Amino acid sequence: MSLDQNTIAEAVRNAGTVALDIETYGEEKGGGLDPWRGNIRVVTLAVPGIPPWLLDLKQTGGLSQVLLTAIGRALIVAHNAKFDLLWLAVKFGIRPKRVFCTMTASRLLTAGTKERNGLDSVLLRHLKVKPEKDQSRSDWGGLFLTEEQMDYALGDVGHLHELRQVLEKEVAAARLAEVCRLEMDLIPVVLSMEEAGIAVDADRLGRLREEALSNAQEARGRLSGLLNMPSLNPNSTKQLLSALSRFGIKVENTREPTLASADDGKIIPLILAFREQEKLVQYATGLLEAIQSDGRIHSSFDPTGTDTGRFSSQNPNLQSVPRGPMRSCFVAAQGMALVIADYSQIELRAVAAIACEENMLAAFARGEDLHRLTAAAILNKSPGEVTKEDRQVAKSANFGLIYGQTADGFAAYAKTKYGVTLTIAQATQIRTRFFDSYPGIARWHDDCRRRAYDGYPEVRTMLGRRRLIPSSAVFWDRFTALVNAPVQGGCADVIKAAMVGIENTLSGCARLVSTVHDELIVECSADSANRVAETLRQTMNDAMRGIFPDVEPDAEVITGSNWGAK
DNA sequence: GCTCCCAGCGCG
DNA sequence: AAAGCGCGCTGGGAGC
Repeated sequence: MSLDQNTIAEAVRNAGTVALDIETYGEEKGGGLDPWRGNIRVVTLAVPGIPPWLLDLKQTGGLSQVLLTAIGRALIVAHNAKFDLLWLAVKFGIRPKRVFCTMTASRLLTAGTKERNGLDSVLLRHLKVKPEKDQSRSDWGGLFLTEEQMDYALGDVGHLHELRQVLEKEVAAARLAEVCRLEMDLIPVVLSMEEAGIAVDADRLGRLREEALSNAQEARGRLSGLLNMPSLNPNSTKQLLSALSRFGIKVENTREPTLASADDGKIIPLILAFREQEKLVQYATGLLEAIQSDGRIHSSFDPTGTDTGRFSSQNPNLQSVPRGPMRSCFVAAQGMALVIADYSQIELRAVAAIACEENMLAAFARGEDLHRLTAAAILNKSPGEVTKEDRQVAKSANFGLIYGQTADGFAAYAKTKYGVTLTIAQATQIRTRFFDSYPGIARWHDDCRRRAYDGYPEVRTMLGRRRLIPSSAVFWDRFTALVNAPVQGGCADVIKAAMVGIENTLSGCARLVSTVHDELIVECSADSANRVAETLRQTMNDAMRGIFPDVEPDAEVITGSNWGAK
C-alpha cells in the first residue's frame, strides 16, 4: 500500500496539480461533516490524463508523509475545496496554499440565479456528464466499501481537471477572472480561520444563559397568569393572537413593532420581554453546544454563500450574535489578545465612490461624520445644531433611501427602529432634501431605474463580481438589485482583499478568528497586540484603496481581551 | 415520525 | 412598477 502511495505522490509532483475528494463519517449525529468529531474514510485523487486513485483509509491505515507532502505543495482542484482541505488540515496537518475550487467558480458564474452548484449539476451543465448514483449519505464507516460507493467516490474526482479548464474559460469570458482569483486566494485564509476557531468563556456564557432562562420563565409565568391561560405557549403566534383578541387587543400579526404600537402597559411588555429573553437563551444554548473540546467554536464561513458576494456563516452563525454581554463571552486565549477591526461607514463610502457623489466624497476626505452632514441637510439645520436624535434619523435615511426606500417605508422604519415619529409629508420632504443634497446619488438611482426598466440582465461590482438578474424579475426587484449589489458586493470585495492581504502582512504573528461583513477579528499574543492592530489597520485601508481608490478609507482598530470590548 | 414552510428576529 | 438590501436559526404547525 505504501508503494502505491509513493507512485501517486510522484505522479502528483510531476503534474504539479491534483484533484481530490474525500468521503467522511462520524459516530455522532453530524460528525460526518465535522472534522473535529468525524473521520475520513476515503480519499480519491486524480492527476490529468490518468485514471483516478481511491485510498480506503481503513485499508491503508492512513496517508504516507511522502504523499501528504506532495499534496501540500500541489495546486489542489476540488469541488467545495474548503471542506476537503479543512479535513486534511485537521487530520493530517497539511495546508495547501494554491487552490482551484470548482464550486466557487461555478457560483461566481451563476450568482443571482437559482442554478444549482452541486458537483452533479455543474458536471452536467459544463461537461454533459451524467452523475453516479448518489452515495454521499450512505454509511462511510462500514467494514467494507460497496462497489457503488467506490464508483461514486471515483466519479466525483475523475472529471475535475477537465471541469476546471472549462470553468476557467467561462470565467474569463464572463470577465470574472479577477474576482475568481480573489476567491481562490481567499479559500486557504478562510480555512485557517475556521481551523483556528474562536475561544469562548463557557462559564460566563452559561451564567448568561441561566439568567435569561429564569427571566424568560418568570415572564412566561406572569403572562399566563395575567391571561388566565396556564397552558399558553407564547411561542405560538396563533395562540398569542387569539389570547390577545379575547383581551380586546386586536392585531393582525405579533411582530414586535405591531405589538409595540398596541402596547397596553401590561400584557404586551411581558410578551416582548419573554421573546427577548427566550432569544438570548436560544443563542446561548446554541453557542454552548457548539464549543469543541479545544474550548473554541469552529463555525463555517462561506465566502460565496450569498448572491451579492458577502460571506454567510453557519453552525453556528457568528454573524448574528447579539451585541452586548453575549459578545463578551468570545475571548482571547490565555496570554493572547483580540484585535477587533472594522471599516467605518464602508457602505456609504462605497456608494459615494460608485455614484461619484462629490459632496459625500468631499465630506469623507475632510474626515467628517456623514450621518451628521446628512442630518443637517435633510432637516435644514447647521451641523452644529444637529442633535443625537437628528443623527439617528439621518442614519436611517442614509441606509434606507440609498437602497430605494420610499417615503412611507422610511417613516415606518424611523418609527419602529428609532422611535422617531414622522408624518408622510415630513418623510417626503426628508427624502427630497436627501436627493437634493446628494445629486450624484439621484443620478445613480435614475440610471438604475432606467436599467431596471430596460431589463438589464446583470449588475457588477468595481472588481467585476457579477450578480445576474433573472429575466423573470419584476421592475422593483431589478432596481433594488442594481442599487444594492455593487455596494454590498463591493464592500465584500474589500474585506476579502484585506483578508488575503493579512496572510502576507501578519502571517505567523496573528490569526484571523472571525469576520462579520465589515469587521475582522484577529487573535495574537498580548504583547504584540498594538503592533498587530496598526498593521491590520494599514492592510485594511490598503485593501479599500485598491478597490475604491476615489474615497478615503477609515479602518478602526481596538484591542482587548474579548469581543465585547468594541 | 419526517419534511417543509412560515413567522419572527438576531446581525451588518 | 413597487414600496430599502443581504443572511441563518428556531419553534409552530400543516401535510405526508
